[in-house]
Amino acid sequence: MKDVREPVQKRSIEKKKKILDAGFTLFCEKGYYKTNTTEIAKRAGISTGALYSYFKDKKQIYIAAFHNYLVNISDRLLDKLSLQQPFSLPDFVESWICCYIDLYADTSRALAQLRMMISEDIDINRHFSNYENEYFCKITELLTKNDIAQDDLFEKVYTCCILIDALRQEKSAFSHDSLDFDIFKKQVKKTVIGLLSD
Amino acid sequence: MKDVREPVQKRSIEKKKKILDAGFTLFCEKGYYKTNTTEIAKRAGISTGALYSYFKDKKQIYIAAFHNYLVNISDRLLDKLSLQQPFSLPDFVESWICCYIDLYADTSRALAQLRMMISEDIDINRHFSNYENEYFCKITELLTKNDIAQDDLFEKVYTCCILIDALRQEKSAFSHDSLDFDIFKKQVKKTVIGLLSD
Amino acid sequence: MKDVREPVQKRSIEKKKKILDAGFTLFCEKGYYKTNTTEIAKRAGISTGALYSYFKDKKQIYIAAFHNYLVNISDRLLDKLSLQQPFSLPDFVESWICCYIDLYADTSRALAQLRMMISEDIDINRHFSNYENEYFCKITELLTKNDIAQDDLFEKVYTCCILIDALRQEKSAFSHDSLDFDIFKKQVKKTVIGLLSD
Amino acid sequence: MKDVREPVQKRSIEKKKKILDAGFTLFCEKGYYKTNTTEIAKRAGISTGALYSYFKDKKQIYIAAFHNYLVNISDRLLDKLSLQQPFSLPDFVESWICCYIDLYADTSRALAQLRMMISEDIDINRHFSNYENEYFCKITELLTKNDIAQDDLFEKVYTCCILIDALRQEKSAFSHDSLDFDIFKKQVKKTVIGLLSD
DNA sequence: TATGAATGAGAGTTCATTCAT
DNA sequence: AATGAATGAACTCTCATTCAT
Repeated sequence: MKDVREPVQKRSIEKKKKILDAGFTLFCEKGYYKTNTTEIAKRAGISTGALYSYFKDKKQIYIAAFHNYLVNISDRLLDKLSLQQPFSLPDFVESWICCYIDLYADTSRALAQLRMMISEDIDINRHFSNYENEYFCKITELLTKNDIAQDDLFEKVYTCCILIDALRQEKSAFSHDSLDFDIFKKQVKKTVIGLLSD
Repeated sequence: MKDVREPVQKRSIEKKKKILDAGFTLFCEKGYYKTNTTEIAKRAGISTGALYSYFKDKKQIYIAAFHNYLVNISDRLLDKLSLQQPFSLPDFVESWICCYIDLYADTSRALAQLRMMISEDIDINRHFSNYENEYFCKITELLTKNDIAQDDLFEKVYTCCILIDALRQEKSAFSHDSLDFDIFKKQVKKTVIGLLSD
Repeated sequence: MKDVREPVQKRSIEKKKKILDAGFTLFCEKGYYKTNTTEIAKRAGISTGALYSYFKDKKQIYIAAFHNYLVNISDRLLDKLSLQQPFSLPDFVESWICCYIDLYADTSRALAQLRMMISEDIDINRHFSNYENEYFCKITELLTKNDIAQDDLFEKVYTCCILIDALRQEKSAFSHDSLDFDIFKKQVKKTVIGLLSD
Repeated sequence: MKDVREPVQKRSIEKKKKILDAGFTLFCEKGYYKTNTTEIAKRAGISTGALYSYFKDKKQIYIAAFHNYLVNISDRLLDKLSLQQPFSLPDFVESWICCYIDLYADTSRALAQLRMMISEDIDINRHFSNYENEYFCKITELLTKNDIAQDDLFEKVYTCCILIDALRQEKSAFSHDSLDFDIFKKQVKKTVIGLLSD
């Protein structure tokens, strides 16, 4: 039996989506361990049995829900960043930062959980280990296309991603009292531009 | 009843320490949710009943164990960094990076979990929310003492901490295949020095 | 509604046969309780709904499948034993033993299960209680026809059947390490001949 | 963790015994698959949790309960058979048959189930595969001590055991209408004596 | 004070059967 | 007549916490 059923009929596809939505919402609200399958099924408006005909187990729901979410977000981010014409590095970085923060605004906690799940569970690890790499590569490509080609670009992009993600965290959940967000943002922006222009 | 008993007698203090050691080890190995209190008690060499006379519940063990650990590590880090005389920024940064990575080498997974626990649980959040702030402040002070005093130093230090922590992560657990660690480290070091020297 | 539908159309008859074959195979492989109806339907190449239009429930499939099997086997056994002309008791017994063991070779486990099901479930008990009787009677008749007529022949035949079935068990599944099969067989044969020749 | 806890304290030993008694009764009444752990715990007068602190899982309860039962019965049988002094083969056989039937009188169904479980489950198989052998050996020894020493005695004893067990079955559960129990018994006795006196 | 057996609600998952399509 | 998605009660097993000893 497969881990996840791939429905073809419209109604089934909708139902699977409902499970994923319900799961994603609950996993974000309460975390993986405090969310139970009965609750996911109830919120999705189906029976527990039906839930298990779409997904082999709770873990597969988690994986599929976060997979969808991440793909969706990063597609939207990359779409927006690709549109920038003519290309200007400062504008690009400003866009990148703002879009990134906006897109992940509501799910900061969920991302912390995902990071833990990735480190705790071998299946989840396997599923998501390549995901981030792809995102870094796509950003790198985008920059190369726009003539930002340098030595060690991949590592530089990675460093930028780390900083922008720190901004997101600071913005949405773990704000540190003594930290001034706008100053922090200004610095991140400056550092990112610095990294990518030399 | 208090959440955590503060023992005065020597034997009690030892017992409490044993619980914290056992708990820390298990939480690191298997994560909070897959560790059970019976196992902690067994590994600590005491009864479950005794365990509950020292800590109100499982969560308090988690908090106390990680509190001790983090205080211990950051004290050791700050001690080492304070020793540097005469002060040279490049040496300081090199030290900082190496000590930080070394000290957290064995508990990378545990930190990912802690971050999740902080975002998931209100009590844990309250306990640890100020912890990072203090660490940033102490580093900032140390730099100020050594005449690295600038505008927005706190935000700069924060940015540096983010980058160094990213290095730790890359080193110990979530390594990205396409990323060259040494190049990444070189860039982080350069960026950190850049931030702190202007 | 009847427990089992008796189809008239050719296609229906084939479908019913497919269900019984699939059921029999699975019941033998995994036992009654570990076989589920969905799996039977899938292996039979029909829908679960269709399955339930042929059989009232899972138990009826079990009964019908094993009924067919047992009738088939004992018919084949009796056919073979009837052919022996001219009749010689030692040859008859040798044939009986060999055919019996051969015919049941693949389904030794299934017979243990059937025996349990008969003792556990009232419906199954009712269905099969007369089955063995008929087999004993037919053997008895066959012997009578060939002038092996004595007092208490039915009881003697029963005793022989027990011994031959013990041989089958020993041969195929529950072999006892310390037991020499050939010696055991020799003894059974001798005993059976002894019983039937008075 | 061990499969079965070996309690030392009196109260624990009693509790374990209660679980085994409850389990044995229910397994005999309803069979392994239709008996649930909650019911066993309830009948034993304890919580489900407590049950699982004595036995790793349902299967271990089954194994332990039937193990105890079989050992108990065969010990009692062998004790009785050992007492016979002076030894007389016909008396010995008469004793054997009567004791055997009496001792197993109430649990005929349970034995059919056990046989199925042995063939269906690898752990149960392992546990009980040696059990029968030991029983055959002890009977063989007993006969040897009393000067019934012949070629192929083990195989002969086995044959006798099969026949006596068939008597038990006939007596207690699967009675065949056309079979006269007393005649059948007379024949078994005669055959057994014949086998053992050569 | 210390023990560790006991609790029992609640977890994830299965599956015989039904019924809208 | 045929489908197979859906049901939901029932299953086995876990574990934070308590409390009689």
